[in-house]
Amino acid sequence: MKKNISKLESHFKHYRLTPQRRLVLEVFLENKEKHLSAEDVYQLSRQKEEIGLATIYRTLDLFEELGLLTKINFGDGRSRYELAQDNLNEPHNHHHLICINCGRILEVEEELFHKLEEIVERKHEFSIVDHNLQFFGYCNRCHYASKDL
Amino acid sequence: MKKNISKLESHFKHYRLTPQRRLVLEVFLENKEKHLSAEDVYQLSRQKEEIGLATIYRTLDLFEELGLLTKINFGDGRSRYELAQDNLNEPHNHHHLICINCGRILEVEEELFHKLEEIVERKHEFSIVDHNLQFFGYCNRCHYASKDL
DNA sequence: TTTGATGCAAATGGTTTGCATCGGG
DNA sequence: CCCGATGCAAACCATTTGCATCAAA
Repeated sequence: MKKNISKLESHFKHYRLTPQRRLVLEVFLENKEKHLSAEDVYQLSRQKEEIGLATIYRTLDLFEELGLLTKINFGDGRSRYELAQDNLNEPHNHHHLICINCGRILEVEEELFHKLEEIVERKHEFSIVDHNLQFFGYCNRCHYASKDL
Repeated sequence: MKKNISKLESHFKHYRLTPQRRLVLEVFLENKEKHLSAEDVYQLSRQKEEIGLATIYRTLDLFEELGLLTKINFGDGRSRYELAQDNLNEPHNHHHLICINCGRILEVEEELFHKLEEIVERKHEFSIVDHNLQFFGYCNRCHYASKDL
């Protein structure tokens, strides 16, 4: 969520685009629609060049602080990352539909959600900075599978 | 999310209310408003009787499958549990406001959310089984702290 | 040459599991 | 007796960190 600004600034200042960082960036640019875990990025990167897993983690952290990547938590015990949207002012304003049968992840953009957020803010005297929303269920491809519930 | 029914049934069949399980249940009954992590439950339990951490984990899993507890993921690297609501038909139909300053967790119940869910289901041909929603921001107590952003 | 970046391996933290033991039905 | 339940320790898995080395400004 919120990060220490001075720390972020120091990153901006001393930021160096090393071959490894460029590599990670490439991987994301070639997988714009995906939600990659550190392991995913590691595997995809290694198909091109050598890189250490620790470097992957450090790069992901850096890119997140730089606002290049958005960290997503699907509650499956691993963090995932995707290219951040252009509108940096608004946090990642899309949400996910996760199929519990095939694992497919779909994106949703819903304006109604903003309204919900406003109502919650007013009703609970809570100033919202970010949110986290996933829907779990069956995608259209797997819909029939839901019958064996 | 979805669990193998036969596995669940076998649990129902052979279910035994041991002293340890009773202990864990007590802890939850005495902490109805809290969102307890396994470690929390472990500490609270040990204040009353001896119990192993592995047993805590196994009991939490069991209680979740039995529908007694609801597992919540706040993305902080540990699962939390709370007593399930009575209306077992609808999954945990409340959401959380998490203060990123003091860590306080508030509950929200918002009818508008159901409408949002319906719209998403229709628009994306996705049959929703469960969802996960948290808002991060500043609670009224900490609201002033948000100025040092 | 100085400082950040990297890679490896070890450490960490939450959670799970193997296994011997315990105990209720 | 039998089988599920327990406790301990070891195993696991994602992530982080210490540290020596490397490389660019």
